[in-house]
Amino acid sequence: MTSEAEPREKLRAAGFRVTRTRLIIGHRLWNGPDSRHVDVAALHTDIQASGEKVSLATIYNTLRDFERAGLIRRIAVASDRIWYDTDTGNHHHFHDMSENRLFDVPGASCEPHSLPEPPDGYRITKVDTLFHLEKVR
Amino acid sequence: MTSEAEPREKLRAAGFRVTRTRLIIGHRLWNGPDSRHVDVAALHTDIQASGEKVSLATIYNTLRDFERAGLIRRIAVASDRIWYDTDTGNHHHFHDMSENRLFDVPGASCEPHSLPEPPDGYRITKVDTLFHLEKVR
DNA sequence: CTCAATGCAAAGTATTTGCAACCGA
DNA sequence: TCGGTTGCAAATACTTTGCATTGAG
Repeated sequence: MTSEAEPREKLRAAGFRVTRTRLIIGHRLWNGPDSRHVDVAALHTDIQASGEKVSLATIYNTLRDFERAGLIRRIAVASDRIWYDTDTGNHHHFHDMSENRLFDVPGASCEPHSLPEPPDGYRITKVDTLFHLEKVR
Repeated sequence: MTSEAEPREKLRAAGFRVTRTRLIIGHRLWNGPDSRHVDVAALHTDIQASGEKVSLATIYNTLRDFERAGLIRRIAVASDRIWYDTDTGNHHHFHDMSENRLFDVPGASCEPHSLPEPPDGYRITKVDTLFHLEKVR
């Protein structure tokens, strides 16, 4: 479903130059499971663990750029970190705050919301639905 | 619908001592419109503007305490600030990121979500639904 | 009186910015 | 080569903590 070439194409299609750094990041975003949830620190750790090297600031900047280009999506979470999702469509999330983990509500059961009427002069660009989890017992 | 005495009672009911600081904050939270959305900085500015004085750190701490006690609720927003809502029930929000404004989706039309099945060992404690707004044109 | 509550400053994180060095097209 | 990119350090938030002082019960 994913291929080595995909990040390259995605970058080019979005008008980005294909650079070492963007490939390293794009690789981790798009060559894994279909939907991947990342925060900057974890991605940085990940990259370092694999022996590659990208500065933390650059990861912040690159993910911000990717988001602006619509390649990834920022998720609304009550957390001290920014979370991104590689799935840019509207879908629901579970959030386990105690472990700072975020994952999709499984099943294709994410029926599209019946959107409310936006205030005058505005339009709705995306919807975040977040279910907060707590460990039982 | 709201009265001067309400903050006092709310505090006591939640087991808090009734102090000057908590009254100042509680006053602003519960003596206004039914649902009020605040971020710490704005509340601080507000309090200062009225001639009263509560330190920023204390506002942070107090709101955190109030949230733990269930008096207010933290909202999931993709923002660089913490947002609280005086309405602790599950309801939907509009978020205008360009102005950092947050408000309720009007109408009682906030049909309860059909909750998904939580992962084993977890239960769902609350639901945040956020509609991102963008100015048209 | 006593211990919780507060103010303040300092510490801790998370995120962004400025700019020189670098590199893809 | 040229202008977009990156790394790094420093700057900026935002939020929490530590501790001496205050004040509610």
